[in-house]
Amino acid sequence: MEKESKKILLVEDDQNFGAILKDYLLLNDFDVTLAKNGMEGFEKFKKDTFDLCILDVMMPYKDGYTLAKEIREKNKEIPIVFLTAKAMKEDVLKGYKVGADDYLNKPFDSEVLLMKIKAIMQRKASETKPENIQFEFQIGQFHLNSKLRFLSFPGNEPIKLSPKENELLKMLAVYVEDLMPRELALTKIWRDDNYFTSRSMDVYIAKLRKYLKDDPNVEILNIHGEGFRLVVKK
Amino acid sequence: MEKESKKILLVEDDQNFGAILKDYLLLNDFDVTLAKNGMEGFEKFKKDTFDLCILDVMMPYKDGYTLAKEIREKNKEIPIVFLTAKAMKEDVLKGYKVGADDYLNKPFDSEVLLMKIKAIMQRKASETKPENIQFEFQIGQFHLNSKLRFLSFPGNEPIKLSPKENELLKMLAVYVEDLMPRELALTKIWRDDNYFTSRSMDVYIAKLRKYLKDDPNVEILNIHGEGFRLVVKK
DNA sequence: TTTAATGTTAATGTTTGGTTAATGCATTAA
DNA sequence: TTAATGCATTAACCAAACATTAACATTAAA
Repeated sequence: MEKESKKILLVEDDQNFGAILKDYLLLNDFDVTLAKNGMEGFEKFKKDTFDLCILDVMMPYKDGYTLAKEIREKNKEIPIVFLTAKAMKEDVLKGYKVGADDYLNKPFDSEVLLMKIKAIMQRKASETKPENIQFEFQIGQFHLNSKLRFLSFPGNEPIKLSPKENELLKMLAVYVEDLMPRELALTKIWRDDNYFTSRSMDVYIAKLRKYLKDDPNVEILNIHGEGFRLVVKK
Repeated sequence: MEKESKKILLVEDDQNFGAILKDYLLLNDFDVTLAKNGMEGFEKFKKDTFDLCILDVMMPYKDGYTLAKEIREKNKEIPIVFLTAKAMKEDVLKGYKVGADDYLNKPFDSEVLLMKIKAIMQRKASETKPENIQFEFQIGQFHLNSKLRFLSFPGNEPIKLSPKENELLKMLAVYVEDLMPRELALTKIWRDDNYFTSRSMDVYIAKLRKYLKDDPNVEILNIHGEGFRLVVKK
């Protein structure tokens, strides 16, 4: 039987923007339900089963954060992505505390959204299915082969990666455009989370940054006290 | 009885590239079914039985990895090859433009793909049948006859290989362009995996490297702590 | 401003691999 | 019967790869 499309609940009060975004997601093979405010969003959430929620933060009657809390009460697992017009840091932090999987500023590049959605879906899938068929990643102009442990850039000789470099870059790639929590990398890759392993990880981040500097659009950002974020500007 | 061609499912959204690659594989005696996107690919996969799938990673609507997962759900065994690097496609097209009669002989990356396909088929065959079907291998300009245990290079006297040299080079050839895990060679060829057999294997790698140095495009690379990789540069 | 976290380079110690030569053992030729 | 040969293992030494730790600079947060 044909596998069904992933279902997305999109809650957005701006009718024009909402319709455009919905169309774009439909074209990319997602099954999209559009709600035009928080109330309606929650009603629709309860009536159906979704794979992902995209919530506008600024909405009348019920804002995105409040809606997210209600959704979280019903479902601890579902990935939530916030859309917001303002890039206030407090909002970002608030979003993470509510349990957002990602946070997007509006207006944004729709391809970035698509990448994020796919990345989130993939993480959810690989959480349930540990067998990872995916060992090749495109990172900007770079190509990572994590099985053969090399990173190639058009025109250059492929760079050989050490096991730790490889694991770390792979984890960053899996969490591309999103936070890769420090603690996760330490427990998964270093199998221990203490001062020294943490410093060791910082050394590896520096090494990776050096490797990645050939493509000015690729960057590893630090989120102070939280972890790192691999970003690919377009 | 005539041996049947191996059936390959090729899923590639780039019409131009897909057609050329299909032709190339047909000329190399494979039975090729071409699908132009993930949906169509999955439909065709369900309707027939294939020996191998070649999937483009970057496709609209349904990418190669997603498709691979669906295929894996139906068939745990079938080998899947991903097409990833853009450089590869460009090279094939470049090769084609040089002249339709000529492009087969041009040493572009599709020869590497062909080698990989053959190697994968060989691995699958040797998993099911204990006696190995294939005993002749082309390694760059070298030719290995693993039944008669000799390695020949145009212009030179064929080199006689010892049993261990032969087994090791053959295993490298079977895993050409891919990782040949240390542990696999030790358990299969040395029938024991300890410090001394491991050192013995390193000695044999050195011997093989000496034999292979006549062709500068052939190399045995080490993947630290993992194993070795036979590469043939174009 | 003071502390904690991160950026970066270098030094250190350990493991793994590269290579040549010596050794041991079995088979073959004289 | 003995010497030569072929082969695999073991030894020995060196180089490369790796991960950690140290040291000091910089930046962010309280």
